[in-house]
Amino acid sequence: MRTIFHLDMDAFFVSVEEVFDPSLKGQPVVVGGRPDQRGVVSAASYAARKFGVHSAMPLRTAHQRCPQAIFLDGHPHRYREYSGKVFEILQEYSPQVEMASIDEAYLDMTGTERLHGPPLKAAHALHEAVKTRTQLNCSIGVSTSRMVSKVASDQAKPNGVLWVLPGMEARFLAPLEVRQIPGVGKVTEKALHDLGLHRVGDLARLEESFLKERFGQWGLALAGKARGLDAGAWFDGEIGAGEAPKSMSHEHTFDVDTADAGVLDTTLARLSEMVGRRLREQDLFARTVQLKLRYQDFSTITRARTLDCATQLDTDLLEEARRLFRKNWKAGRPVRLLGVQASSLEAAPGQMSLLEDEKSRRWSKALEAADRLRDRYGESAVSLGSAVGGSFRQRTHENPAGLPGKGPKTEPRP
DNA sequence: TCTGGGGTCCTAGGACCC
DNA sequence: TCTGGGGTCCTAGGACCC
Repeated sequence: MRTIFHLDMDAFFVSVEEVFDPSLKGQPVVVGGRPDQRGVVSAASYAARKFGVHSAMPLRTAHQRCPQAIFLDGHPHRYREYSGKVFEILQEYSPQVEMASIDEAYLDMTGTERLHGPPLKAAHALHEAVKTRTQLNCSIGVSTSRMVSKVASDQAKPNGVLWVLPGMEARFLAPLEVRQIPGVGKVTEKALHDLGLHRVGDLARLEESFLKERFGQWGLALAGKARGLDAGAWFDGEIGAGEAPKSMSHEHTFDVDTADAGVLDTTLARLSEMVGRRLREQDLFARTVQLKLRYQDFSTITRARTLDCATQLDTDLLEEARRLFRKNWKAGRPVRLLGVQASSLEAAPGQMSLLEDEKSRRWSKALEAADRLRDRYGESAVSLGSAVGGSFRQRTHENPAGLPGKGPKTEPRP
């Protein structure tokens, strides 16, 4: 039987801000941006939550509910730094640690009793260590499965530790709302409510076959979860196994919707560069490029194409993203969001001809040099020539609509 | 309520192959 | 030729998580 900890930082972003500016303590604080910006709340202090402000809420709404709140853009690098500090502490308690996100982690504490004592003692020691070494509060859930520990840490908030004894999993879960189960969101919650199912216990009493029929594979996993078992893809498997990323993406929502072909193309170039850079940093090559397009009315489409050979070059990503864009954007229609995603990631480049290989090698060197310049002088220091110059001019003068047939110059493919 | 950005997983249909 | 079944790859969309 396993002993799994789930550790979750309390109001993480806000708490880190308080470390750097103690005057924020006790105040209603919202991290995510200015109240008049497009965007949502990333984190809200407990004082702000009293006014009904919560994460994922539009900033404008948060401002309406709590006008006196202090709105901050936030400092992502500080959050990463503190996340790293927490990770270091956790590694002293178990060799099997997995950061599930920037502010939460799983630890497999099975077999650590000789070193750290029984689960509850170890959990309190860990809780204390995190507090003294980072000045941050966290909550810890302890049980025999990832799922139950995650639910337990949530119930322990704020600043608490909760141990669900082995064998008590189903009884612990039974009185909770179905929404408390990880993976049950708004839509599934409504579907379950429509069936008269409100508590986890209601689910656990059902036949598995009933849920399987109604919800397919997901229903089967749901039946297991209601009984306290780890079920469903990401809950299975060893803790800390460390899997390779499946996709990388960047997207941008414009302050004001735009139909300006030049602005859109420059954005596409910037996004492609950011994705390409991350691919090179992680030594990965992508075979599939996806464009994401969101219009004024929030309707969103994605269009993807799989390449013959995997790439990590900005130019290849941009070329494909542009093609997809030209094919799918109705010129003149204002765009709210653009996104570029790379997927089907591979550790090695695709098969190329000698000519392609030479071109690709030279580009890689140039781009790595550009990456280094950006490290030193900032993101705006270097940009693909074609991003701000060439293709924009070409399009506005020769092909205003950006229609296929006279696109930007590309090297001929052998 | 006027809705970010970075991810994962699942489903379903069509193409294509044997 | 009026027509099966399974496997794999690809694409699009959607639910969900932090």
